[in-house]
Amino acid sequence: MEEYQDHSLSGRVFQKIREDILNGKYKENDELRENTIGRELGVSRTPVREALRQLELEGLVTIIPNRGAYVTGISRKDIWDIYMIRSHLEGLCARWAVQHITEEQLDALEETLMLSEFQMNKESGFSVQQVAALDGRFHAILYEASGSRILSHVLTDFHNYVQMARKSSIVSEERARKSIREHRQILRAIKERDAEMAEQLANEHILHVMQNLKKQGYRAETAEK
Amino acid sequence: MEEYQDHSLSGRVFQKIREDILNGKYKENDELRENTIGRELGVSRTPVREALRQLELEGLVTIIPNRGAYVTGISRKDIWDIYMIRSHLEGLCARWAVQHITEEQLDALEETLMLSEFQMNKESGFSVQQVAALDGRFHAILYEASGSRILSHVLTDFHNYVQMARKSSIVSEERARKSIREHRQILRAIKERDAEMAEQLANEHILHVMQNLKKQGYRAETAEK
DNA sequence: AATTGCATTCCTGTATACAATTATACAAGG
DNA sequence: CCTTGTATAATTGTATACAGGAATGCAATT
Repeated sequence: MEEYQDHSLSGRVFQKIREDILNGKYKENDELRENTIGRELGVSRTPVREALRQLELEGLVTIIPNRGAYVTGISRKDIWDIYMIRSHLEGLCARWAVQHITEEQLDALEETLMLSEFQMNKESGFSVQQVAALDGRFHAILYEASGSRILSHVLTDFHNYVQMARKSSIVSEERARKSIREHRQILRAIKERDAEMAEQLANEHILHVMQNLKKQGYRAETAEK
Repeated sequence: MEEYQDHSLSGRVFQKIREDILNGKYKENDELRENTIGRELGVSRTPVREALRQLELEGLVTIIPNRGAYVTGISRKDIWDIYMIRSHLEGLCARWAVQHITEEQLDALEETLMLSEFQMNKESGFSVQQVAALDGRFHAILYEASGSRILSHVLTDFHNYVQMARKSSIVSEERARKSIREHRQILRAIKERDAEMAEQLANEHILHVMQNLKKQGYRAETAEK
């Protein structure tokens, strides 16, 4: 599978707006004006327009014809739903990874786990951001290792989406440690080519994350405003 | 939730190209030139560009920077993967639908089923296209009824994607009849508010479709060129 | 004071113009 | 005959220009 790199403005603008939404610079229901953004990024409206259209399809932006583009709100229920869906798919992903994972990917998983454990054992305390990034990386490698571009695509989208409402990343230290231990178990199962075990552990892993989320008021019927 | 209608060219161009890909007018790896398409549709390159960028995100088109846009190939493995994923999610959808479905949606499901059964019992033989459309409609209503825009979005995307490779729509009459009976069972379970049953039936329904697919050479490791 | 009508201004939607990149054709050299 | 270099054409990427809705402000009216 060949990969092509995109040096175009269009792509960079897309990424930039995306980040700014995820970072919270643009908040829910903020209006995204083509001219304003274009001026900020030093480009014309054209690339901005394209980026906004794409972001709409990604679900991050809502476009009302002839009126403008607005940041799409992500409710707590949305996030809950995503985790619920993930709890049905991460297991499938792990199962497939058992068959398709490469040595390089196994090494990469091992590395992120080592780094995670290192972070958690630091005297000076751990960086929440770092640990979150490593968590994301672990799952991203696993998605890739599933050997299914379809499954990988879906799960990656979900990850990005959840990342947006970073409210959800408020995890306790206890949960972080437990999460890493669960990752280690999953990796072990994959190494031992135990598909059944890997699947079960991966699904349970998400369910455990959800239990933590529930404490923070996330659940199925949370309407929120 | 308000809905806004889009009378713009951009939207129409998007739909048109989309259809042409799904209809098979543009085939796998065909190059989609902005000028050519624009001339055909009587618009400038701008709306065409936007449409192509969106289609890329939908997975129907692959854009190589500075080179062009190409119709994305969908392998048999992709389709297999999608059904595999659906077999894990349709059940969840049915389960949620038990809680959220409205009377109107129940009626709509009933109607599609009646029409399907009518089609199958016609003396003159049934229209494959009609039955396929009704099948799609049944599932679409169910997705909507889940009350989860996230789940609905994912499953709808999958449906569109599979529809593209219409190879998969080659179903036997026997399978068509069985499929409709399974739909009826699912509807009954939902009406009786039996979430457990609805979930199980919906997942099994997809697995049955997959069994039929397998006969046609679809499976996990089908590389196909 | 609230509401309607209208003009102005702003913003989006589309077309066109120009720049940058890539593909193509063909000739020169090995 | 195949490779390489170069000029030309074709195509994409971006900026700008113009047309058409939508929002805003203000005055006139009730």
